[in-house]
Amino acid sequence: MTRLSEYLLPTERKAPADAEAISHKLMVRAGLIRQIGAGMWTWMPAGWRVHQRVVSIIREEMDAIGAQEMLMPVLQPAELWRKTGRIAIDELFKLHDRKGAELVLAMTHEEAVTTHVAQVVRSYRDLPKILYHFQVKERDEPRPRAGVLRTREFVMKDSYSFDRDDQGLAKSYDLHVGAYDRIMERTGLRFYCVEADVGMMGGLGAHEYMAPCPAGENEVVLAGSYAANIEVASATPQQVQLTEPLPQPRELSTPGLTSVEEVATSLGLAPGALLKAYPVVVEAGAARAKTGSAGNVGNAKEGGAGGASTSEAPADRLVLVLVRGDHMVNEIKLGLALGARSRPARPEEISAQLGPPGFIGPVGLDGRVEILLDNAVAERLDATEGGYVTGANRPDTHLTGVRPGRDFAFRAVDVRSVCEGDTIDGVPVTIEPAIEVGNIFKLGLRYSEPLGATYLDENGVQQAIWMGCYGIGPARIAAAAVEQYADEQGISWPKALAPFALHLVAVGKQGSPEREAGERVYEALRAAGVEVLYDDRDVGPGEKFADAELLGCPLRLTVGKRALESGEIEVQVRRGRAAAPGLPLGGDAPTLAAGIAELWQDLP
RNA sequence: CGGGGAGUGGCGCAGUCUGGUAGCGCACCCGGCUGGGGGCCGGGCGGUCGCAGGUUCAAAUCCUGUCUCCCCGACCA
Repeated sequence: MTRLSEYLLPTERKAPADAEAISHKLMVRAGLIRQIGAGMWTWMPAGWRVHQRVVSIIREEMDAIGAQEMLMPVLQPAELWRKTGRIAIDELFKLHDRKGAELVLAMTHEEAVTTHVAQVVRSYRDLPKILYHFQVKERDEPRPRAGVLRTREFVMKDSYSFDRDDQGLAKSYDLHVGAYDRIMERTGLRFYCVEADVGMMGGLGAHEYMAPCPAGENEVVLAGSYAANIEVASATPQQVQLTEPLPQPRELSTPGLTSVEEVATSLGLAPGALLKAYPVVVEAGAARAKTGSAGNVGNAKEGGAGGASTSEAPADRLVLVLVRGDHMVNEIKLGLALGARSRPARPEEISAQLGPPGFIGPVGLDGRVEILLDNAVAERLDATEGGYVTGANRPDTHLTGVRPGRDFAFRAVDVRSVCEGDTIDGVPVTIEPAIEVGNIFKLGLRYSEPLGATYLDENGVQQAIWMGCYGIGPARIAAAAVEQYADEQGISWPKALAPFALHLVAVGKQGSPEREAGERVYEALRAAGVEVLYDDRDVGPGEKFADAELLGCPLRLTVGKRALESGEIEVQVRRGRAAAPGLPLGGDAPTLAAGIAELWQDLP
């Protein structure tokens, strides 16, 4: 169906000098994508075929759960986004038309779809509904990166469910879980469905579909059947092993030792014997407004200044967060614990309210500053029986034997990131980098309320519509597949995503018997309806083989001297580059089709 | 936004320090050879050296400004 001599497949011998990620390098080298600006990418013909394969799978599974495909515009009036408060999001592209009217480029489509539903849906009889489209999303990313892994413009399938109540939403959500599981399985990707940040939406529920690979920007925590984004994961910490008894003096002179590591090393203690003090400031009016959207799949989470009201102006508030010295504060969990956004305190704020930066601690604050103590410390006071080492809030001084509860009051919260060595129900966790390829989110009334999406129930009472949103990024699925299965030679597509089912290589000079045999095989495959890319270029065999393995179609057929001699077309399976049983060189279309179908069945 | 790096032909790079006619490999075009792992020989085409201004007899090279791209971090419902 396609002759390489006529096809636009601009392969490159070398990757772009600035490329880092495997998928970035290989997709450019294989002629699948080309960059036109930061975070702006063109899909070349073969790349678009891959993209469309993903789209087809998604469409079939969405249709299978009764979702209805539509198309909404990217260019939208700013007014809609003002109503939901999302006009304040930095990533939202804003522009004006010639009349000066304010417009935005949609980053997701909650505003649009909800507006329509608000106009059209009147009665409980009109519900439930699941609507979806494939549409470009525009996001002013602070840092696009890694080829098509994080771009400023990308196609997303976003669907939206509309139900009369939370139970209906739960059903729609479950339908999507089923559809997404099937989509991921069909793509051939290795993936996890993980618990995700539900934020302030009331814990309605959110999951992310993660494809593990080294280029991933997210981290997933796994243990047995447990799977969660590290942003929300919780686990049991490892016990601190004290190799030395705590120093006796209550006060220690620790000149110039401002980090946990320095103090621990100097005292010969495990870092876990210290308390790490992490002062943050909750800024006035910085309620942690979660916008909730089908959002991140192809891309960044949206910033959420969404409509935080600032009618009153409370002062900035300093909070001291304490975690064990070997642990890290998790910003997402901290946000949940505080119920607000926060930022690290500035040195002058620390000096003014606590003590010299590097020597601060919880003792002696007399309730002036709220103290959040991580559960790993609060729930396991026995971990270091003699208490912990902390800053003394005086220059060059630390305290030993500090015991939470006795020496300072606190609120116990879970604010640390899970780390290697933790366990869940006794099972050690593993932490893997992964690409977020899809997400599902229970929105609740976040959009239906501001946009007036309501219905009348059986009693004639007006009710708000319960919504869910569900995103999935075909580009990321394609890139994740490259990341997961590439080898030294190039891409190795799962059969469901390959641009062509097979790559036919004819070796021998033009007009040779080998090439004529190649032509006949090509025509037979074409007649059989096989999706074949035929390398009929007048170049050497090495180049053809190299390009075939770079592009990564699941099967490579070779017609050359050997085929003429043996009467069999050679077959190579791309995954593992293993030879497969040959096909009859003189076979007619049905014979070849049957042979290929048989091979195809066993492919990954 | 902070830090680092880079803009020279389609791709990968040298040349910049020390100013003096813009080079190399690959690719591409023509001719020939070769034809099972990016092969060989010969001959060619192609570049406002990111952009603007300045210094100078003379600027890819020095100065000033600016734009763009990449990497790390920050940011990222």
